[in-house]
Amino acid sequence: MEKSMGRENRTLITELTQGKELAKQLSHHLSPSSSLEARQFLVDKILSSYEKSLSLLNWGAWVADQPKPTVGIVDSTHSFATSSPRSEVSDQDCKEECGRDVYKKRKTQPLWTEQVKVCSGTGLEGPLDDGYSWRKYGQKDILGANFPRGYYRCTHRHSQGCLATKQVQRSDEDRSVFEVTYRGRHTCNQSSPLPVASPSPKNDFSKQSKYHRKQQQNQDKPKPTEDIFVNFGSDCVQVKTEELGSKDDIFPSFSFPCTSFGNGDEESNIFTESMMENSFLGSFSPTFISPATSESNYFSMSGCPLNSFGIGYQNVQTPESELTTEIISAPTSVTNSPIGDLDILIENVDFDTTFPFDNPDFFA
DNA sequence: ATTATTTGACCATC
DNA sequence: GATGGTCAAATAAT
Repeated sequence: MEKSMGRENRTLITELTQGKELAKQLSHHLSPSSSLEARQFLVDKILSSYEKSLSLLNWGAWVADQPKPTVGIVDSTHSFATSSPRSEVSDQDCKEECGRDVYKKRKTQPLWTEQVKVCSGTGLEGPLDDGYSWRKYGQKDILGANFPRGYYRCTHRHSQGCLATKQVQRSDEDRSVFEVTYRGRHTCNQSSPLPVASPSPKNDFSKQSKYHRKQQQNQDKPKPTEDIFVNFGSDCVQVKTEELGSKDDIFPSFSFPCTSFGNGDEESNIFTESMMENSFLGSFSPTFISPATSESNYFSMSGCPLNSFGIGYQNVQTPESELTTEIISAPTSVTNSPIGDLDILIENVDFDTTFPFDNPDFFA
């Protein structure tokens, strides 16, 4: 606890420092010659930084109520609908208390929901990868829902006892919206979206990414009951977090148009993840924003042709009846597992005050 | 051979 | 009993 609080404080300091540096950067961009995008980017980032700091403080209060927090820093953007805040189930407990106890345990897990909206001009789309590897373990038709709900658990559940699960439900009203309900925190190591940067990503692809790779490969060879992929070629992705139980749009959302994303080949995906997680996420964390401020936190990258965020997913035209398997794959990992990763992100990605906001390439 | 997905059955909860 | 969530055997993919 003390340790985690220490990390939290460091993160808080980091955030505030980052905000300060960003403000400096912004001051340098006040000249008319500077691009509007760059300024807007900085403004958003500063706001995000402040909100995150505030959120950390709130989270600290939340943590204080937890008997046994497993991680120190979380993205408190998310509200955890723990029915009754209790200690996390340890891996050992998991192994020892196998069987139907899982039902009870699940209820004690932190719970939060995100609405992942995929704006697609061409129609079909799918939920997004969140940086973790998931394994589908069930699907169920839900009463009153037009689309089945997919149940996913962390791939490392057995190997590392990671109890994180998520449910993906396509919205009835808006087919482009996927409601993703996360339950439990990732305790696995490989789940971290971080370690993807590599000069030769192909060789460095972790076991965790294997599944992603497979998903990406599916684009080339669609299965009969095809998975749904996101075509970012002309689409945008919008992720909105919501407090569970409250459908108010109290959480900020972000979206970014993705243009000219290659052919969905592996390489581009790797590059994407690299960018997202090390350059983009590490200093951006668009959704790590306090629920307290929704409007001002809208994060828009419109006007920023982020080619480098290319996501090689592509649509697979799927008949209505085939919308049953939802592959979650797209580096919108910013929104997943708010716990435990944020601190890593911040700590590992030393915010470089020379971050190339000035560099036109960054936005080009 | 290994790993992931599908899907009917089972269980817990309401 | 209805419903949602999970298990696990069968199947598919790699």
